[in-house]
Amino acid sequence: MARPSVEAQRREQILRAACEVIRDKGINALRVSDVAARAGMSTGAVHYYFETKRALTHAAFEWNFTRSLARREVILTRRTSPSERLRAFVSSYLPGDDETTAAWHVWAETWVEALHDAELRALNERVYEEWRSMITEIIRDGQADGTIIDRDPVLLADTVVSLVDGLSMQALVGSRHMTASRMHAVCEHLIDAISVSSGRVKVS
Amino acid sequence: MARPSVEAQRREQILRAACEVIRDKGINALRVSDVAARAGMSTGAVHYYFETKRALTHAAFEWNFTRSLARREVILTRRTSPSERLRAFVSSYLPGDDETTAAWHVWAETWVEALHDAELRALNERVYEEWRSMITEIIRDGQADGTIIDRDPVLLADTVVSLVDGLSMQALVGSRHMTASRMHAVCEHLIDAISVSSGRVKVS
Amino acid sequence: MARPSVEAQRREQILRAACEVIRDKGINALRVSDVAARAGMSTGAVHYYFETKRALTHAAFEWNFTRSLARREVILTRRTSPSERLRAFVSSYLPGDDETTAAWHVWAETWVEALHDAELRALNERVYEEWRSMITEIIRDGQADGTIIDRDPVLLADTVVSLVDGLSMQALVGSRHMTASRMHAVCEHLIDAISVSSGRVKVS
Amino acid sequence: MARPSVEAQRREQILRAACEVIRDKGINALRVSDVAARAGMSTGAVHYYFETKRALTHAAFEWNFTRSLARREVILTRRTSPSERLRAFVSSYLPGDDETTAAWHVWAETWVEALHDAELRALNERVYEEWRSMITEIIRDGQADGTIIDRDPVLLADTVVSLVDGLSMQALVGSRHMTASRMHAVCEHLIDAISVSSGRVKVS
DNA sequence: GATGAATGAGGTTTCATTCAT
DNA sequence: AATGAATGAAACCTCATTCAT
Repeated sequence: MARPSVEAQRREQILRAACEVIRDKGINALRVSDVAARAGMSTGAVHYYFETKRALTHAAFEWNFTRSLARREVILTRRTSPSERLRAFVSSYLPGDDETTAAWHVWAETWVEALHDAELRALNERVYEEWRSMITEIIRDGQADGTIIDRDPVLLADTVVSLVDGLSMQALVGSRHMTASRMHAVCEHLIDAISVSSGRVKVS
Repeated sequence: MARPSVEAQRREQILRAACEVIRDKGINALRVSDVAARAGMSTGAVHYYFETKRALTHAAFEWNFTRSLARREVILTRRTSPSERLRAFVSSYLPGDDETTAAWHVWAETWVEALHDAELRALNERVYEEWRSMITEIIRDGQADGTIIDRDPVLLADTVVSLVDGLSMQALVGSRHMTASRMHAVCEHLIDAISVSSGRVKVS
Repeated sequence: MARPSVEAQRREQILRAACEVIRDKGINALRVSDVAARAGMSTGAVHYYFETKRALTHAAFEWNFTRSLARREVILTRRTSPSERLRAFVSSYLPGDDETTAAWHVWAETWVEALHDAELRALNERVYEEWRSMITEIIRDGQADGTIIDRDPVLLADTVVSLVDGLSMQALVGSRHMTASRMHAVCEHLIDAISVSSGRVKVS
Repeated sequence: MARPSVEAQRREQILRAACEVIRDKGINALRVSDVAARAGMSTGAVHYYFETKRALTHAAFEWNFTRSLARREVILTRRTSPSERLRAFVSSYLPGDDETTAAWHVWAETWVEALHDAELRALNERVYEEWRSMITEIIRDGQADGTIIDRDPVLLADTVVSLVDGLSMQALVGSRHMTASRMHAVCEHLIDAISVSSGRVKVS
């Protein structure tokens, strides 16, 4: 008699709780009981939906990724110039508001966990592929209309992605040096450098 | 008769073992007994030198950082051109040989642990300051002799550091896309872009 | 379906076991696993009800006191003469049967533990206050009807309580000198001495 | 070449330290390393003089007893009246100054430890026998010269000893009710009661 | 005689997981 | 579907004791 929607809803409730706990305490310190408490249910219930703790955290990681990508969809379908889309995209990825920051925290934990977990490595592979191809797409669009320099688009995408990742990690760790405005300045500078000049300041 | 401080030696032995365990299993899965076994002693002995597991891992993080910085000293004192020094420095930081890779693993764990630990945040702050200032120094040298473009050297340093960090993380996680040669290509491209042209291919 | 609070029942089961272990081995040698075994459950279960070993032993001390006082209630409501009530009360307190002896053992451990523990000192204060006031009450009744001598009732109560405590300690420690009959003789003698003569032998 | 006096001196130094630790933390919390630290030597040295921790604490208990008895010797040889000697003796036993209080703490720990240790029970037996006979002696002297009532001197001695023990325990535990003056008042009252009247206030 | 580094057995505590209800 | 009591396998940490120096 169980309506499937109830199950799905419960699962999401648990995953959301799990991500919150990961954000607040990290997976290292995450306890199934913490997740249960935050989701407002018993540990038994959590185990009813997720066989093991590992299954739970992996699902949470995946859920976090999926939602992050979903939040960017809007940007990609905008009718602005490729260069503007790239700026918007990058800007939306840098940890700014609580939601992005939370997502980044979970992300960071996923990476490190992935260092010792093949399943998570596969997840990272899958998601980065998508993330990278989105950027590559924008860059190709820019090259097509002549607003982005004519270099290997994949190399340019790698540059953008890595830069954002590196900046974000330091910002998350709370480096007083790496402020939001500094992150944006660095990114702006890079995007300027790969944009075809039309009065803008460029690298050289 | 006091034996000639076996202490420093023992501590190093333990810290080395701890870093190896962190590299292989992560802090999450690190057991004091693993460290003891790898160091060839009892858990009691480990606790004789480090009060708690936390003290042990923090000391290991610090030790890892210290050694990494020490390994770069040579590069900085070379008599090559700033641009070459920058290339050498970056190249030595990208995860290549086992030693660098191991250091990166421990590093990555430190970051994520730092998200929830003020002490480690302070450590990160301290080390990144040094790391960043080394790069800034090289860039300033390059600007002084006209081989590096005349832009805010701190911003350029941030770009280099973040790029290396971002690329390395993906490489460590085992992304099949992010190969050693790709990392190097991306870095080369960036360094070219910020070098003053003298025949080299540049961004624009 | 919430089972009808198995909790109170389990807690009591554990506390009883803890008191038995304290009686047999002392707190010094008490192991949580001993308590668990005696209560017929796992150590995990004990920790499910009592956060720490300290919380467990303190609760056991309190439980022991509470039960001891409860066992005396009957005596106080008897319709006998104050002097007889006093004799009965004192007699019931001297370590005689297994139950009283067990209570005394736990008691003794509490005292010594209290020497270094403020929480237990407070517990001792609370219980002794009650214990002393019970005796004082009886003495006042005796003075009211002229069967107990007209001296400061608190001082008399202190005398009775201390005497019982001191005798009991020696008896518990197993002094061959301090037999049950000797304890009773000493107490009888004291009570005679503070009773108003009506043919009984008195101190002077 | 070891002068035996050095050994004896070292042992005493350790025993004194052990008693101080017992006073401050109790045997439960006593660590061999605490004793070593307080005695200003290594744990190895402590073990050189005492095979096991048990041997150490037992020796400390014995030492404490011996010294306590020694301190009373003076009183017994005084040329005052038996009644005065009794008062002086009792008064010197109630926990007053730091030295007596410290001795009492160790004492209390001994009792409770003795509940589960035959060797300590024997020690208690031996010492109490001595303690009791000292009091009995005084009482007999008093009865001989007619200043103490003609009752079984052993019973009277038991009364005195138990009273002092019971009062002291409560005082040590820090009962706010059981002050020094109250202890003395109770004891005075008892001694008055067993003294033959010659103007003094008596029980009846 | 003395040191203090090292051991290792054992204790408390944690927590994922199970299961009767 | 859900609860939460209970388990039990570890894990960290302590500390008496040993022993090379």
